This record gives sequence, C-alpha cells and structure tokens, in this order.
Amino acid sequence: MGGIARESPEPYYQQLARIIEQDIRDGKYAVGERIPSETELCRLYDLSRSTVRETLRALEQQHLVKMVPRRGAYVSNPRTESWTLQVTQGFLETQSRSSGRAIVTRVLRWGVESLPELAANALDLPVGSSGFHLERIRSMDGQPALHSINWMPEDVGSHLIGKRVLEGQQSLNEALSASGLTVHAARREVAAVAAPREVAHYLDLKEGSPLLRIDSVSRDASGRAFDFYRSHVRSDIVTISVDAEARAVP
Amino acid sequence: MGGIARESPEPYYQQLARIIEQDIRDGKYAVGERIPSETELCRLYDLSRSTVRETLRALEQQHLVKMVPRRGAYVSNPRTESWTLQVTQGFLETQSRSSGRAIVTRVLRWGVESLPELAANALDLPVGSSGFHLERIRSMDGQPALHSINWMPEDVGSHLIGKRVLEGQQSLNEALSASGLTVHAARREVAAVAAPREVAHYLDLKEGSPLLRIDSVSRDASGRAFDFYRSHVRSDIVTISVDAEARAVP
DNA sequence: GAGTGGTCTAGACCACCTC
DNA sequence: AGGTGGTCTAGACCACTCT
Repeated sequence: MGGIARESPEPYYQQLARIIEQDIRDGKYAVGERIPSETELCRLYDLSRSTVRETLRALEQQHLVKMVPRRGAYVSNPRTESWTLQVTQGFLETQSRSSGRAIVTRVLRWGVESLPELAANALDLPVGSSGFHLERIRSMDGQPALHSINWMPEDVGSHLIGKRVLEGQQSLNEALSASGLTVHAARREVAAVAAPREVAHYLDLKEGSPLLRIDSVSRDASGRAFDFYRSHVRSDIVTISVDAEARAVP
Repeated sequence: MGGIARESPEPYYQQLARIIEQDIRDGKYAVGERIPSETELCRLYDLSRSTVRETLRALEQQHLVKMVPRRGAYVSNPRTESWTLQVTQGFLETQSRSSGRAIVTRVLRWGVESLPELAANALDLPVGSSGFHLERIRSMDGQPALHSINWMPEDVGSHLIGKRVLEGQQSLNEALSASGLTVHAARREVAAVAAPREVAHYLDLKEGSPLLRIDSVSRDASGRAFDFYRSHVRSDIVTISVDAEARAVP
C-alpha cells in the first residue's frame, strides 16, 4: 500500500488525495460507499486531522466524494469527473491539476490564413479577412477527447508566436491573459451533432457518433471579439458541466 | 469595533466572515485592496489561524475576496470577477420570450412515486425515497424539441398541485418561485448521446440520432437540492447557449 | 455509548514575495 | 530581512448519528 512520501515536495494532503482518488478508480471503494473516516485516515497514513480534512476538501471540490455532516465522505459517481465550464476562464481549460488524469494537448496546426466565413462572422470581421488559427487535440489518459480550432484576429494571434501555448504546454487563456486580453463577456452555444468525418478520425470514433459541439466567442472589456472557437468533445470521455451560483453583492 | 461573540452559537469563522463582509460593503476596504493578513486578523479578533483561514475560505467561495498565494486576500472587483450566468433562470425557459416562435408544453405525467436512483442521489435523498415527478414535452412551431422529467422532494412537489404548471401553462421556475424556492446555485451536465428509444419516439426522431442530454440540479440558498431534471434536447431545433457577462456594478 | 464530522486552539517550519 | 500564505502537528470539546 502506498503511503505518504515524507521527503517528496508534494504536499501530504495532495498525495493523500491522489491515493484515495486512485483507490476509487481501482474500485477499492464502490460508488456510494463511505470512505474511511477522518480519524481512520489519520491513523492509516499517520497524518494530522487538519491535513486529512484538507484532502477531503480537495476531493469534494473535484466532486469525487461528497461529505455528509457527521456521517462521512461518500464516493460520488466516478464518471462524473468533469471539466467545468469555467466561465471566467476558458471553457475547456485544462483541469489537469485537480483531476488526476493525464491531459495532453497536441497542436496540429497554427498560422495565418483566410478565415472561414463562420469564424469571420463570429469575430465581426469582413468575410475573407485573414486571421490566426490554432488547431488542437486534447487527450485524457491517452484517449483523444476533444478537437478544437480557435480563430483570432491576426494581431491577437501574433502575440502567441513564441509562446508555449503553440507547443501545447500552456493554455490559450493563460497566453492571452499575459498579453492583456481577458475575457469580459462570452457566449457559447452547445449542440449535439453527428461526428463529421475529419473530427471522427481525430477522435478515434466512427463517423456519425454523437459529439458535443461547442462554439464560443470571447470578448474583451471594449466588446471586441478576440477569440472564436469550435470544439468537438467526446462527452462519453469528458463530462462537461456548468456551475452557476448566485452571489452576494458587496 | 464588533468583536466575536464568544457565547453565540454561531461559529466564530462565520461571525468573522459576516464582519469582514460588512466592512467590505461599508467601503472600509476598497475594491482591489488587500484585507488584513491572516496573522493580523488573528490578533485583531483573538482567533487562531485555522479559524481565520476558514473565514477566508468562505469569503473566497462567495467571490467576495480573492486569495493570492503569499500576497494576501484582495477584495474582488465585481466588474471583472463576478459573472452572471443566464443559466440560473433555467436553461430552457428563456427561449420562449426572446424568439417569436410558438412554444407549447405538453405534460405527460406527474405525481408521486419512488425516485429512480439517479434522481435520489442528485437530490441527496436516500435511494428508494419517494418524490414528485413531472414529465413534459416542449414543442416549437409544432415540432417536438425537448423531453424532460423533473424530480423533486415530495414536499416541494406538493406546492405544485393545483398550479398551472401541471397543465403546461406555466414554467416550473415560476411556480417554484411563487412558493419561495429560488435557484441559488445550479450544476448542469451536458452530454451528447444517441437518442434512447422512448425519447426518440417522443421527439419524432430515429433511435440513435444525436441528442443533447442535460442533467441539472438546482439548490436554494441553504444548499438544499430541490429540483433535478434530465432533459433531452434536439439541438437542431433549439439553440442552447450559455452567456456570461461581467456585471456592470458601479 | 461509540463514532463521526464541525469547530477551535496554539503552536511550527517553509517557500516565496516585497522591501 | 521581514511578512505572507501554504502546509502541518497534536491535541481539544461539541452536537449529532448510528446502533
């Protein structure tokens, strides 16, 4: 049984979260079953209760377990592993840190070329304008889960050249934020479609399989559309969720 | 200066959260300004650091402050940090007013019966509990576009009896609001699925056609889940969009 | 009554940031 | 160098749940 690596730089509570996450995936704890109590985990891994609670907080935030007051922490449905549609962030930014699954981004193509009509319209540019495109595939645990093409006005795209995002090592959102472009408003449309041939090929699917298609336009504070993408997602691999919350107004 | 009421049953960390929240509202700390450090708050209110951190966690979860590693907690800027998701109003209810299209709701079934496991789990009720269900089809311009089943705790459903919603003449959201139940938080999961037979039948589709499946849990201010639904949508007929906007708050 | 999580204390060491 | 939050320990008391 893997214990806590005391000499590792990784915080204990994260190590424990990984361990429990793996146990859940391995079916050591069934869905709906209670995982060991906080005190039990303290004993098992020789950790203090604060640390264990930090772990449980993290697991709950990932929707992997659900804490029930005075009864324990229960395993949620593991398929509910989700990429949250973070509204303030990009739609599909990697949640690689929180979920223990390996997420790999592969860049297929990027560069400047004439924008397809769909993209030009979304970006409020004249049809026929040229722009920057970035085509990527994201895989989870080696399975291709998502294909996307972003289109940007040429000047926006030029900020990306030389950045790690073009090697799949950085999120587009991070790269654009570094250039001062933050999302102020966004509109996303979601549809279920039969997989188009080329996308089916990339996602390792039969043509015609159901896919989630997400079209997104992001605007900055001045209202300028600076990023449009069309993304096809295998929702059998990735759960797409939208969390909404009313908030207290200061 | 209001301190911590030691004899109050209200947890200290909540009391402190209220105090800081009030200070922010009163403008004691400006937007973007740093609030006192954790150790400073410990001194000011004579609390231990764990308690103060619990407070800050709560405030961050309400998006009132933003914690920056090793720099402090900053009052959130409502312009950039707070977003209104139109999804709070119900994914599927806004369309009627905006588009001039004729929307007809047909109620197939409603009543009290044992909840399916999926619904019981979503509503945080024991498996096997009974609950209220409401199955509906919505058509646009005569074309069936959406099939949904809502499940609610029995006491919530009982508020609906005699209401026009059960004749398809009122939105569920309206009916529940009238009973004082408003959506405070919601989580929705979106997937593309092949149409199940029964749904395909209702939506006038071939079995296996791509459909959008939306699962939704709504919670009130106390965090209680009061409505769960699973909905299948013909996204070729209905556009499903998520709009996010920075709130313009002076 | 035993077990659980909720809350709380009073310390500690560290990496990192700002000065 | 001093301050900050990140992490961690080793306890404690309580209200509630389960049996």
